[in-house]
Amino acid sequence: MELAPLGPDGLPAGPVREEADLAEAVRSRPDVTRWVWRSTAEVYPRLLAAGVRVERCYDIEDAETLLLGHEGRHGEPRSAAAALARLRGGPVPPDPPQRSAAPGAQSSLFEPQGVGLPLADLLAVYAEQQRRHERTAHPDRMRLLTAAESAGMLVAAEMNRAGLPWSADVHRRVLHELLGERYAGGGEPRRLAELADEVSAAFGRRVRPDLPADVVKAFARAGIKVGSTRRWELRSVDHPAVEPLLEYKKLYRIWVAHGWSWLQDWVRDGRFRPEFLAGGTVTGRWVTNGGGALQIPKVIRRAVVADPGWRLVVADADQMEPRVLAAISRDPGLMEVAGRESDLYQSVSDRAFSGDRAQAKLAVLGAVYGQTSGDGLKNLAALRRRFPRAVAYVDEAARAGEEGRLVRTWLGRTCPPAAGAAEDAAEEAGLPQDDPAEHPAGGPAGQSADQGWMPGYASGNSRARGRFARNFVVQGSAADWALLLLAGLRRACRDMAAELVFFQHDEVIVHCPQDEAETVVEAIREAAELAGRLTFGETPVRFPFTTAVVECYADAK
DNA sequence: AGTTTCGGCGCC
DNA sequence: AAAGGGCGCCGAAACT
Repeated sequence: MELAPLGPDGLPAGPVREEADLAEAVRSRPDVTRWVWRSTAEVYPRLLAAGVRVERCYDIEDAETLLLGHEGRHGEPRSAAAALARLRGGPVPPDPPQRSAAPGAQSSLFEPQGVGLPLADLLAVYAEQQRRHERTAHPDRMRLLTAAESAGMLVAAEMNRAGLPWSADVHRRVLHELLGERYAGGGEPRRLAELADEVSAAFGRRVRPDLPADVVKAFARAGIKVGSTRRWELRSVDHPAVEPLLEYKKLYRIWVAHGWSWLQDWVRDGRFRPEFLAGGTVTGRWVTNGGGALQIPKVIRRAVVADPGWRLVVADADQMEPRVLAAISRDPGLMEVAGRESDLYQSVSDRAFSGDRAQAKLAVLGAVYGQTSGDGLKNLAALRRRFPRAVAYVDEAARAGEEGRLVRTWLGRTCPPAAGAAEDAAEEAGLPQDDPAEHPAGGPAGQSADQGWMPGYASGNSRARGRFARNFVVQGSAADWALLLLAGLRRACRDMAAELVFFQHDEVIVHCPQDEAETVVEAIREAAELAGRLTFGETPVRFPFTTAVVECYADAK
């Protein structure tokens, strides 16, 4: 391994040294407070395995992704080698196939030999990245973004190593309560088989409730036309098969996605070990690989149990998205209600919906998600009157998205131009459309992208792109803030036994000895407020959390 | 037979 | 007309 100390300008401030052992090198340099490396995901797990943590890092390939996005060059190869090629003017190598998409004190840069670039080349890329930060719309924010995302990479790697405390016994008990006995041969458990029989009995013929086509046909024979078997549509259907059918679907879901085989696959030694991927989505939200860690059903959370003598500190941000909208739009009225820790939806409803909290919440979420029909529209008008700048902010984002312009989060994460933007632009320019692959659900090439219904923002539907961009600025800026929260919380836990074990968009779980719990609760509060100030600058907006100290995740709510 | 898409649901 | 955003996961269906 080569290693070089960096000066404050990011350039080498000392000689390059050869180090045989990565972990030992890090251990022997406690003066280094920020390690610059090509890829956290490739370097840091090895360090953790050797029992070494680092305080801060700078992930060059992750920064490259964010910088390329900001420059409107999404999709260009993001590897350090590609960045170097662009810098030197050579042929740009494509990214290796299965890589995931996302991935004052003295600093130090290093690169494992034989894996990536020579240190001098990596250093050149790094130095150029520093210059590219300066050329962004808000260099200070962009620096904060790449730093925060790098911190997120560290947190993710540490969470992957820690795992989520999981009681297989409790899980099995829950499964048995819900689903009944398992039958030999891997077929449906007892309760599902019973419900399937009830459904069939109600229809008077054999119907498989797990086959939507079968169910639609059965309803048609009963004289009831249903367009799908979605819960919301079936709920209003008057037929004796509906109740057991809905119950079946609910339990079936538990069985296939979080049942016994899930337990077998994902839980070992008292820990559920999904792979968290920081920045795995375009909005900056995290994703997980395997185990559906971000979709653990509420009933299954009973299996998340702290070690003996330990506790789970479960913390959930209160009304995060409207608070973020207040912070980024600077709407005076919304900032005022978001400046209180009390229920924001209640405050909004007091001002604009004569006390109807549910309506206020629908209106706010409708504005953020781009609702186009139903009560949302009526409510949106009331919202617009009282909080004009907030609504205008997301409206402008939607317009930009529809027109194919770049849209950014508060810190500068940039929305990729939707797949449909180019062809729409070409269409406006009168160019032919000849790639049917771009129109998966559309008609013949050349047909207006807005005709017909096409799911997904990347389908060539400009309204869908508008909704995506509208949501992107809020969801993405919330993700910006959440990264800073995680970074602060991680630092606060540094000298405790407490460890972050779970993160889900606006919710964190810290696993800690009982006597550290109150300290952790306070640390979360402080980290949230600090994250607010760091991310959005001086703002009256508060970011309160609901925290619970529990032994079992399911007891947190 | 292997791969991709669809339908439906879980979470935020 | 409940056609609002982001995801992952699973089996079945559809495709090659």
